[in-house]
Amino acid sequence: MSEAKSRARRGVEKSEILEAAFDLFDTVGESAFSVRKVAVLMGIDPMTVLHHFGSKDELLRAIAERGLHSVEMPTESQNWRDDLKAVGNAYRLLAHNHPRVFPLHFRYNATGPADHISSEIVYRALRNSGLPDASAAGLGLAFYAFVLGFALAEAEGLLKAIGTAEEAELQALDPQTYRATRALLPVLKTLDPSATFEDSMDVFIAGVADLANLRQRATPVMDFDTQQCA
Amino acid sequence: MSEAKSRARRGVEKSEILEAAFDLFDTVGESAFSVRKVAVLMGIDPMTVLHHFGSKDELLRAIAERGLHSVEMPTESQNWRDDLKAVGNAYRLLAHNHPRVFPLHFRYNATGPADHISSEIVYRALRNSGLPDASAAGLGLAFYAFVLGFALAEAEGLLKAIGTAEEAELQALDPQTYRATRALLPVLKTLDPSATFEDSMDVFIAGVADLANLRQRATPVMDFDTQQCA
DNA sequence: ACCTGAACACCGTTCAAGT
DNA sequence: ACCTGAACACCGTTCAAGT
Repeated sequence: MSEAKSRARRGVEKSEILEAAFDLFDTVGESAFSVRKVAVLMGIDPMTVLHHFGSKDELLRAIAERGLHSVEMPTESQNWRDDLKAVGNAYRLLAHNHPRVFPLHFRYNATGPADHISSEIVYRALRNSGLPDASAAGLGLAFYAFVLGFALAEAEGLLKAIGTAEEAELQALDPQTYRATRALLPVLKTLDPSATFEDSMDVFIAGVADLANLRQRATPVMDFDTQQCA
Repeated sequence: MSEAKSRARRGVEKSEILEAAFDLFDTVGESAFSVRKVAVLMGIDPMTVLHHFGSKDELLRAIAERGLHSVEMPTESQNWRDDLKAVGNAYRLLAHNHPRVFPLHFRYNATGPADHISSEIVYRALRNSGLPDASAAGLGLAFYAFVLGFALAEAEGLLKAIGTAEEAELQALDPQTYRATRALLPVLKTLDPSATFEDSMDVFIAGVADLANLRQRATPVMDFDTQQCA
């Protein structure tokens, strides 16, 4: 293997550099991350890092991908609702484990859903729900957008119970024009992000079921109805 | 007014700097943006910029806020579904108008929904849907996460019809393990982002209506039923 | 051939000097 | 007092010299 040879030649491995870079980024965040710091961390020349990765941008891309591989994607079950939730929870867990790396996904996985395996599960789940293909593709991507958006918001510090400072800010708003905000203040103070995530996935799933049901009724080719009413 | 005085004193206004900074960021993007470039653009010293904004980070925060103000938020209608859609479309429009600035919202509006007015509309819509307050707050934030996630994905180049390169990549996957992905390829090639966004908002709305309906049935205080079946 | 050091152009910010 | 220039510590990358 020529790969083994090039490994033997030098102690500095590309994968070692990536590991060090990932760890640095994961702990200090993007603003404090630099190629040069990775280099001193490994005791090598900054240019050695760039020789392996071409540019800082390529290194960041590699860090983003390395992050994705750190989460185990679920396998298919018999229940499409559970499958959607499993994929959603997997990405949310990823964001929780590596909140500073997570934003990179949006920047560098811009060509499609982050992982083919997970998107396959999502697409399959939506087809199993009874949705026609024309809807399943777009709603699959929309589900991704929701999950990643939720996880990103959490990683950036949004979507947690509001603190006393924010409460005071909202209290200061005009009570009449902001009456709904005012009314929800007590709930916002004790908001549980995990429960909120579950709730919103349930909403999405219920909406999909509703849409799938409508489509099925419209074209009653094989109308096995699990609803209570005929 | 002391403000007018300080204006007269010097030609260089804080708002002028912000305008120039916003335009630069909006056109060249974050990686090519710098405080120094803003300075040369205005013919002033780099330190003059920082004197007004404290730090680059504060300037970026100001750019993010300035972006938000460039979109007119909708006013309340009689239909909570339309109100949700209107807010969603407003943010999506913002992302379309300023795709490079848009990612800053996630980084700097981390303390809550970007705009109090729009979040009030969202909260009010969800309360009008019949949801209890305990659900309305979290689902309001989840709706934000979805809308911003979708808009961000679009701004970053995701969520558009796939090109020939991506098609080839997906075609190369094992047809059996990726059979749903394979089946949806024709749809993914002609995906319409606007229609997809509308569809997914409809799904969310249908899910909310479903949940609100269930809650109402559980506590039948005022059970006016619009369903076909008793 | 693969790797890496010096040099370059640039960056945000400190700090003291200017008005 | 408000503003700004010089200086500092750092950055990613080019490029030619090392092995």
